[in-house]
Amino acid sequence: MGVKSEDVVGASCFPCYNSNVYPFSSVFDFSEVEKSSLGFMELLGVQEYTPLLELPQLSTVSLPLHSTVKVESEAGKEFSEVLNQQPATPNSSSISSASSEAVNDEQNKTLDQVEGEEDDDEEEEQQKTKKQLKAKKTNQKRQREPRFAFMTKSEVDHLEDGYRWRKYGQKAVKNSPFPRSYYRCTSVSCNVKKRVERSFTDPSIVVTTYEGQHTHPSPVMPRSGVSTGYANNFGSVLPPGNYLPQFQQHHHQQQLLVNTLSSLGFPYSDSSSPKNYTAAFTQERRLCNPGTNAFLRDHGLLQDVVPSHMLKEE
DNA sequence: CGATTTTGACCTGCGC
DNA sequence: GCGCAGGTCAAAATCG
Repeated sequence: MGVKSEDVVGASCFPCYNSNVYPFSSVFDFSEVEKSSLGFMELLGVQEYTPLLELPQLSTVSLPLHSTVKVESEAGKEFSEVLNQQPATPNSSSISSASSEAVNDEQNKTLDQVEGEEDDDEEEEQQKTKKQLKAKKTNQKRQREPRFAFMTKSEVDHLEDGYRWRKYGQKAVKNSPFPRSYYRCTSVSCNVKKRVERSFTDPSIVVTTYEGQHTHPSPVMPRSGVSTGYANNFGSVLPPGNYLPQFQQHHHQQQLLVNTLSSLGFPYSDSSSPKNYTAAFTQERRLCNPGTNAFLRDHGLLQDVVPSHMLKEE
């Protein structure tokens, strides 16, 4: 009930995302998502969307095809897992239930104090602190928050998404010449993280993975007249936890691929290759129904902005 | 001078 | 159990 309208809402609110998400329908049986597209957006952590979206130069990107079907199926599996967590009710945020687990992350800190055995020397003190760090992690059994990744065609690694991030690490990625950067939201008590890495199959593609939900509004949030209209769609209903990136790429053409991944068994980490994304990306593109493909071809930019099902209606 | 980035070390989880 | 890869920490360096 009311799902239908919200479907439209979701579509209109996320022109960019939807345009790229939508092709998943062919891969992931998106019918469920489509029925409650808002749910999907919630899955992404979208609570309130202020479209700073200024994507002046969106263009279709043809990526090299990789026939990594396995990846695709894995991604599909992961995706369906996420879907399964989703209640049918659009307003109930399944993601919040998942993220509530993440709150344990903070709470578990108390547990590590128990770990402290009597220590005297300074060295032991230091060791103790390290042990505490360790305990902090071991006790929580590494419960991961829902994550979602998307690809962005961009020249810059760190995309401006309206939030302030502090880089806390960087690691070389196996099978990739490009390092992966780890960012954390600078807001206190907001433990949203994101990882940014470049696809080594296509260096022009940046893979960004978000984890967690923001517990605060975007610090960089110019409320344009346009945005208020969109905000009405979400703002009143949803709690302040918006964290879908609000891309404000002014100088870089980009293309997004929203790829939802569950917190558990996230294939991304174990397969460890950005090519998975590229593969998934190309797959989902390829798997678009042929008729649409021809259409996309013609509509280049439009295709990225308008969900295909909307286009069909026209 | 405070905030952020860099970077090496350390820890954890997982596959073999 | 071991090794590897991912993820995180924190001191030092850098930036604004």
